[in-house]
Amino acid sequence: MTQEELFKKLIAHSKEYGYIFPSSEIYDGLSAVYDYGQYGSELKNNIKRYWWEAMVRLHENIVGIDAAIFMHPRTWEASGHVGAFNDPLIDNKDSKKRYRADVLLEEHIAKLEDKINREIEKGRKKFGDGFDETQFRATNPNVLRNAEKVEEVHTRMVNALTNNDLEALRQLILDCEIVCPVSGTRSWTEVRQFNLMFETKMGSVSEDAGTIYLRPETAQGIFVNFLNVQKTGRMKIPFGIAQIGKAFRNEIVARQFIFRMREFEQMEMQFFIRPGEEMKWYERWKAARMKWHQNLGMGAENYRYHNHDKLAHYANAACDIEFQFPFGFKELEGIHSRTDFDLSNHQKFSGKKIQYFDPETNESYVPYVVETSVGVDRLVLSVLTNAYCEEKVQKDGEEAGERVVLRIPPALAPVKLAVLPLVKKDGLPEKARGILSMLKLDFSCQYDEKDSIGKRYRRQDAIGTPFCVTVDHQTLQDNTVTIRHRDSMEQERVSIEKLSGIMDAQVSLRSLLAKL
RNA sequence: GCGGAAGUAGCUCAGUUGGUAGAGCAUCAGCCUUCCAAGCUGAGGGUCGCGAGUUCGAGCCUCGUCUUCCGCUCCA
Repeated sequence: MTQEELFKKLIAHSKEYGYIFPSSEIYDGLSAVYDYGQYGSELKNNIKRYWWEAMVRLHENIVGIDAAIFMHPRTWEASGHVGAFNDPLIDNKDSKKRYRADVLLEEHIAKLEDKINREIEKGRKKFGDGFDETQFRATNPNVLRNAEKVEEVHTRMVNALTNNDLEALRQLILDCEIVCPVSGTRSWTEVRQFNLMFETKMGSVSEDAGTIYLRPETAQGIFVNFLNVQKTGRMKIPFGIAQIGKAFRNEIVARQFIFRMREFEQMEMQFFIRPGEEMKWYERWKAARMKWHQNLGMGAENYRYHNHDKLAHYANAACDIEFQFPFGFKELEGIHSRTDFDLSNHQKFSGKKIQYFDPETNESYVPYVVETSVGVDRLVLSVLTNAYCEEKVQKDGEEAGERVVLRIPPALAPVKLAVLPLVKKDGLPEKARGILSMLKLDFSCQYDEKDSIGKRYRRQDAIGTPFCVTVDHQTLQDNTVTIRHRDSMEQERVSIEKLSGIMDAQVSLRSLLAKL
């Protein structure tokens, strides 16, 4: 089975067994939006809890907040999203390639400047030592013509961009006779503005309503609250602020199931530090976050770092932790050294002083920031793709059919155990219900008495339940049950009073956190 | 957003030259009682993605539209 087939099967399995559904499916769905079902939401909650406990509860100097999705519009000017997330794009109808309109024009200008330079070189060769470049520029007709063009194109482009005049931008591309580098033709579509931020209106009276955005990242909710948290929490640098929450991006193309959705959830921690110490903390968090991922036991070889060569406008160092998905190694988490870009800009745009007085150095400064930001939905996908497994089943040493099993790390599994009476009579159901009522106080449990025991095991395999507790006739005599293990399909007999302790050691979050 | 392919029951699919929709599995109820699916009986479930058009008649033909997948493209 190819990776692609496996991925398709996983998507079908996720829907069939209540993990992930297309959003508003009865209305044919909504592109790149998905809902988590009864098991998916449990899995997702477990992942979020694992992160929160590891990042917030186990660190004295990290606290968590929950900032609103709506933020003051100026936030996004300060963060750079209003400028950088707005690109005018144009398609070539023949090659089907898409370009940024301003980039096409800048390349055109660069070509014209090349022509000028070549002309000057010719002049230099011709006149030798007596060559006067200023004089040449002012008199040579070829140079003059091209310099005029550069001036004109540049002016028109800047005007069009500042006035947001998309039609003028297109006309300029046509006037320059710019061709597509691939098809060599000039059949261009309209220029369209792509804004990756979702807009909505605040204020119910439409004429008074102002445009606000659904946040494209959760980080800014932390930065704008820096002073609030630092002061009220008496936080001393270095310290971190963590947050889990939804973010929204109007992606041009959102695909690959829940890998890239328009509405997604991030788990972020911004760590505030003394300027100059950012590389130390960057390396430290890089290692710590990798350890957190690998601690899930899904195979260290499935993770790798990917260092960014091209840095975003706010960063002076950045890397991703990538996971091997069926469609290749892709980003799971980003670790960025954001410098003081965000806090300084908020200081500038808000006019409020955002600084920290360091009692050790007796200095005031804008703290530097190292960010760890992981996509919850991508984590869910990594767990599911890693867990999905079709395998042959042996019975009496012979092959006896197939099973589909989700090998989800037990601490993350939506259902921890199922309590099953071997048969639906002789008082076994009553005994099983008694055990269930005891275990369900601590663990997410299921009870099932329908169909043969083998069929019930398969049903639990399909949703990834790590353990099945089976009540048989012997249970009535000596108060022992069998525990059937999901991955090995092996069984062991234990007494009922030991059940709770055994389960706790295997499926609790504590068992995972202890290994960090 | 462009190109290609697809959409029939919860899932996998069948459905002839256009003639009022089927199977297996799954689900539910009952019987049977057995530690690794597929024993017996019965039941529920579909305006064939949606909307127009052609036709006496459309799951099937035409157009539009939505969604998904693949390839481009984009990606803080």
